[in-house]
Amino acid sequence: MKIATWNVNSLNVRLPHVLDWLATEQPDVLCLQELKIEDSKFPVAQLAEAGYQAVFSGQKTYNGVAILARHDLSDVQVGIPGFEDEQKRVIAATVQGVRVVCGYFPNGQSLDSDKYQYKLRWLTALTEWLRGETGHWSRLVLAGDYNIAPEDRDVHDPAAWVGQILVSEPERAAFKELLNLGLVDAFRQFNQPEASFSWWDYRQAGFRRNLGMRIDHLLVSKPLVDWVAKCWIDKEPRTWERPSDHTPVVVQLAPCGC
DNA sequence: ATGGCTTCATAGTGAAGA
Repeated sequence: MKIATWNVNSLNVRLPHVLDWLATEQPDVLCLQELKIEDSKFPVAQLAEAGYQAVFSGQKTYNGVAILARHDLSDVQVGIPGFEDEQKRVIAATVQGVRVVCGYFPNGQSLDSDKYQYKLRWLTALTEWLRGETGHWSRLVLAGDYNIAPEDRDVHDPAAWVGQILVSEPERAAFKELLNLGLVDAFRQFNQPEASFSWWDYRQAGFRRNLGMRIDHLLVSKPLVDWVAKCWIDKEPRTWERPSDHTPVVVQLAPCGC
């Protein structure tokens, strides 16, 4: 079972890339973030033609999340229960016995911003909700744009990022709290190339110079760790014309053929 | 140099992203 996550930065603009990538990679599940479209405009038919069902929670201009799957999606949950939020950042569903949680974590803007406080509150709410979810669903994947670089090796220039969002101690502590739920970073289960990133700034030729961050993650529950056969970042779509600033992260779970 | 790109909402610029 192949599961991927991709912040597409506008599904309107990126639908051709998504369709191309689905055709080539044929993942069982693809979690999308930053749709930036209302549900009424979600491209249900085009994805169905490509062989994918979808559940989604979108809004105009900002945010928006979806889970695409080649198989049935059940037990769909939108948002974090009990956490009032106008921003559409969470959707969860079960596919082939695996609970898939797709999240677009808040950016935070800057450490002195109200949005940073919102980010920390959101992270607390997510963690408390998942404490129950990981108890209920043994096979769980938390996929998405976390907007957190967990360690210095996930940052192109750690010194330049001191005192900034994405790397601050409270954010990294929140990431560790997710690990403390028994979740494991699939990407770090393997030796990976140095300077592996999932996002590059559009400015300053960030991608060409590999000035990036690893902020998109796939955390898997302990019972799934033994199934993790491979995990990689697919930089290919970032080389295409008019790309998203993020690129897909993919995990292959064995036994395959499911 | 708080810039640089990209998207969206809007109809000239401004917010937001990371």
